[in-house]
Amino acid sequence: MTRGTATAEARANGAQAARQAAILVAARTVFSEMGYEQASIIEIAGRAGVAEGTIYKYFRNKRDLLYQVVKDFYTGIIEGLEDEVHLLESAADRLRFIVWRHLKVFMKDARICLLFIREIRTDDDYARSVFRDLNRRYTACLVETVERGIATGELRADADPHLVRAMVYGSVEHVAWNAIVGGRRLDIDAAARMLADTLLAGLKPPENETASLGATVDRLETLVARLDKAL
Amino acid sequence: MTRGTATAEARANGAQAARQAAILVAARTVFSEMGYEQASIIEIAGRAGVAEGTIYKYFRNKRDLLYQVVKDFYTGIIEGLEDEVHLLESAADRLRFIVWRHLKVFMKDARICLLFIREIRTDDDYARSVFRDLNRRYTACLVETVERGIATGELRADADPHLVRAMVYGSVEHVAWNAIVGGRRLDIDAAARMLADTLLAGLKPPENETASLGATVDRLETLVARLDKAL
DNA sequence: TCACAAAAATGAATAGCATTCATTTTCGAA
DNA sequence: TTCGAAAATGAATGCTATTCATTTTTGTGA
Repeated sequence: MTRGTATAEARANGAQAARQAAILVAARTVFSEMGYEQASIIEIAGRAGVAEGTIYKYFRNKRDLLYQVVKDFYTGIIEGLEDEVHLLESAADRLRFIVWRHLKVFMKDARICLLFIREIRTDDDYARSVFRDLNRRYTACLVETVERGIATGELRADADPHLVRAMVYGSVEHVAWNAIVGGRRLDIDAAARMLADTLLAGLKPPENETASLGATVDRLETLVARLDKAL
Repeated sequence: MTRGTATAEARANGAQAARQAAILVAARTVFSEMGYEQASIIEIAGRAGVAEGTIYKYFRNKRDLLYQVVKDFYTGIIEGLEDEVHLLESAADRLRFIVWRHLKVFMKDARICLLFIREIRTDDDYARSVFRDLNRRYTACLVETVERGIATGELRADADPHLVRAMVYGSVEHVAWNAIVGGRRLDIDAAARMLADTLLAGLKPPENETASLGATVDRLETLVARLDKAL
């Protein structure tokens, strides 16, 4: 009895899960193609093969549906990043990789990244949404990289990890967006390298090689002068 | 006769201009307070003291009204910038000023800047809109600064002005947006200085002081060795 | 000052879309 | 095969941008 009910429920849950997944796939397609405003529930329902009302059995409203779509996408991106970044050692390599990967994701899935910027990050209660946490987790990687880089002396001690975060993600997004708007093809590898290198140049600890060289020169000058006089 | 008609028209035009201005003021307030979606034409009409239909005599539709509001705002910002920036000489000073001013505008008029990001820059035909030109004009200032800086040797020769543009505006907007979302007060002067200094550090020409010092050291070492042997 | 035609303003009517909910269909246990 | 619960449906509702037939205002000439 319990057994029968359990398998029945499992089957039912499976069917529901499949339906929910179909709606999410349709929604992702339609939102990506037409943007949030232009997308209509009828269109999404049609592509998912369900009636309008059914959507509301699975999602509170249109915006909730968008949130699920973007949340699933974002979660996938974060998990991939966490798997990959720990393989790299130096702060410079990690930063280069993070820049490259963010740029790549942004260019590849521009439409969905755009939905995030337009509909979620600029929403009045973004600060209290799951997306705030997802963003924290996504960028934690870079913040930790910078902190470690400072600790090991690879990066200048007065670098502010949160400022660096703003610079990295802000720069990458502007570069990507310019390319998308301009309809230009972007050499992702080259752009990422230039960006990362410029950022790293700004974060390099001030060379005291110069100072020590100067000291050596002074020492030698004195020595030469003395020897010269001695001759 | 012609005279009479002319003044009559002038008066009429004056009245129409005043009405249009009233609608624009109301629209700016309502759009800023509630965002584009939430703002309703009835609300805007009410605050401007006209009927709904009247709005459509002056503006093609709701979006056109938004565009006029943002365009007027943006134009004012650009004119102010052009007046001010030419007073500064060095590329470093100009870049510092541009960063500071962009950050300041963004923090002061966050709601309207947000409308720009959310409703205009991410619009599918932004590339063919007046806003593309306005943005070009706004950022031309920085691009020219970087080009001049490269020409005078103040900035490294291999800096890409368009990459620098993406870095400057991307970074500033991320910094501003983090502060706004986090509800934190932002020390604009300090943040602008840090940002500009980090950017400038990355754009500084590679020091060949080190190389020349090295050469001097080599010369001295040889000399000392010779003198030493001579003694 | 008045009459009148052209211009401007009005707000009721229209249309499109998110959301709700009374009804119908499906499903699984007995 | 039957029945009750769960799921799905799509017509009805309500909200808002936009239109347009009607009303009001404006300026001119007598």
